[in-house]
Amino acid sequence: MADVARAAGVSVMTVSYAFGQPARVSADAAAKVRRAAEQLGYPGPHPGARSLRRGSAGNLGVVLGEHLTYAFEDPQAARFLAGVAQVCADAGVGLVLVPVTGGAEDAVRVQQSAVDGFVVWTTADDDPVLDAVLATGHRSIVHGGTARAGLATLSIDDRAAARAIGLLAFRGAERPAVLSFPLDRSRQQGVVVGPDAGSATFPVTRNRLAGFRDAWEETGGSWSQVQVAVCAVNAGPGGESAVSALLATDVGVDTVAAMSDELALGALQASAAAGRSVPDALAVTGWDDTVAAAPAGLTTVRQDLRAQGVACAQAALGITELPRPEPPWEVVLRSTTRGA
Amino acid sequence: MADVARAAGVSVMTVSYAFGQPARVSADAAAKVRRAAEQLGYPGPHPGARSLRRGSAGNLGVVLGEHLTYAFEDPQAARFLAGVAQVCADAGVGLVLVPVTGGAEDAVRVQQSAVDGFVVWTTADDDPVLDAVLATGHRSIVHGGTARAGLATLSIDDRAAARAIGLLAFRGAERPAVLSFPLDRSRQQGVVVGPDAGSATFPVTRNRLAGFRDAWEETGGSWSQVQVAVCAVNAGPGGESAVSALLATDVGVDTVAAMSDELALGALQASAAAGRSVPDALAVTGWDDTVAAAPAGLTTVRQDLRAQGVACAQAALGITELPRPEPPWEVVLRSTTRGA
DNA sequence: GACATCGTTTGTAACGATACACAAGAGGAG
DNA sequence: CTCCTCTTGTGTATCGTTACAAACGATGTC
Repeated sequence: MADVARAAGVSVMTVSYAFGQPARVSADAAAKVRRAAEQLGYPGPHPGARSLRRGSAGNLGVVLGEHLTYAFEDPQAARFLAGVAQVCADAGVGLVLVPVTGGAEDAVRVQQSAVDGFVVWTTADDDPVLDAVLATGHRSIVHGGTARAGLATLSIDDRAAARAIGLLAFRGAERPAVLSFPLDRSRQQGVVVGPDAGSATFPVTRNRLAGFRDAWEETGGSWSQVQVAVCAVNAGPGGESAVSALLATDVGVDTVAAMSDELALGALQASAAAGRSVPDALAVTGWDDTVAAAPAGLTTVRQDLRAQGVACAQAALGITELPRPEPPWEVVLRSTTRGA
Repeated sequence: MADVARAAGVSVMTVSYAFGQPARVSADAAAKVRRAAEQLGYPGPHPGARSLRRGSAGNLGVVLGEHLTYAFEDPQAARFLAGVAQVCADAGVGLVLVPVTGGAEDAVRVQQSAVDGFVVWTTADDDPVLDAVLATGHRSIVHGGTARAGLATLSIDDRAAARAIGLLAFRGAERPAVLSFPLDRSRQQGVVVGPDAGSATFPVTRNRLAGFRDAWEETGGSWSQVQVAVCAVNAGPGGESAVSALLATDVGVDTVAAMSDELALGALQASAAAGRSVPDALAVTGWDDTVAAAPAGLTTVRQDLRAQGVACAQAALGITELPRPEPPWEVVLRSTTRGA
């Protein structure tokens, strides 16, 4: 920058203003600076130096619970992130995806990210990365988290929504099952019968399990009858194999309440493969109302994850406050559940 | 950092080493520093200052041709980015998505991104953002671009692949059509008959059009017979409405070669809605062999975009050179094309 | 003619960290 | 006992930028 100033015959501050606050310099000076910069191949202010002096980085950090590639492979994360990205584009702010691998180096990466705020996508309550985010002192929003000093959270009332759709799913059910996200960071797969919902450290999992339990008990059942199949990955094939396995057991299953449409669609495939009629022999519900839900006739919970991404990003950047009431949701009744 | 040094009773350099090169300090000193930092709530070295002094930012920049949200909505971009993200996670490097809106402020954003290299996802040859990337002087790779001084590129041989699948698509065709990506940054929709492929400024579009033309002319046809329907957005509904419109015209259409599986699946829906039999009344080909292609029986071109993302990211970070021969591709013959 | 006002320009002093060169002490080899 | 090496700790200069306050000439007002 000093070189440019010399070449342009002005002071460094004039050059700095020419780049940072063009309105502050005369057209004449601006032209001289532009010419000199071009001639010298000066690429503009060094972002690190600017961030150091100004105190803000001009970036929003996004932290994903587990592997970074999930962001691009999990359709729910993708929709949420599309909203976050929209806000960043509008605000002219960069979007920094912080790679989280689950190891000790995560804290260092979070700390070293040059950002002004964080948006965290659903993770477990005991995830150390939350401490790392908190330690940076940046404004941070956790989607699908548990409120905690210094960390704001946003998500729909998962328990209420799970109860509402559970009441539909469990109509006429005798052998209900739940297709669940992981219970905790171990991401252990397998079938658990009537697990203690409260022990799940992923808040989304915990709240939805609690809501399903509410619904089943209101229907007159006992939670200890319910098989919960935990799927490590949120994708169709996992749901399909889990349901195929349940269908093949002695106990059997006649109802599957899934925590995502992806898992539910997998359940429908397993049902078709086993020659079960839907909804009579097997009722299925999903969650999120993705584009594939309507064609499949899937009864599901609709929520707008993209709008939630927008809200989280705006809050993390200090553009707006977090919306006061929880985001809206609704049950979409289609044909994969039994009639009243 | 000076405060921490004082509290720990050591010099600032010891603190700096304790954070940056822990092996350089004794266990004793490291413990003292850690304790003092924790007590003072020191979050670790300021990333801007570090970047300023060290000269590198520890981030990889990703530039997307148009709106940032495409990254999360276009499945092809998502697969490519998953590969990029994988490399970043492994290398402990942050991933900065640079928001590009098409306006003049894009150059400023690119310039101000604190990154050590750029990966650019397919954009037009005349996109000013390429000049901005070049001006930063960072190592940069353009996926699906045209080689240019200072900018390396990576992509399969689109023209050869388009010719190969075109030869399958156009078997027995009399009224062929192409479902195309935009020709240039105007992203204008509409049907063009026998357009000059060379005038398309998106390299991917240009090369695939040229390949389809090669195939059709080898089949004995004239390019001026071919209707090219340009879809602004790479998604099923766009392909569906474009093909529905083509089917309703006097000229009609009996073959659709699409530049993506998404567009091709839209074409299949349009075909079903119009009561056309596939492949006899309407032959369809896609591109990319996405997960939905096999169930639909779609003849398509298979390429590994994720692996290409890995290669681009590694090259942009200087971890490896770009792979020398172009990435592999193959035609996957299924049931949406006519027999030989 | 004196004075306030305005738009523009300019020095100086940080911002927070690390590269580098050097010094002090511990230990080993001859 | 000397010399050399190795490990660990320390000052200083510097990275490139911008906040701030002060200075400048030109203009308009009384």
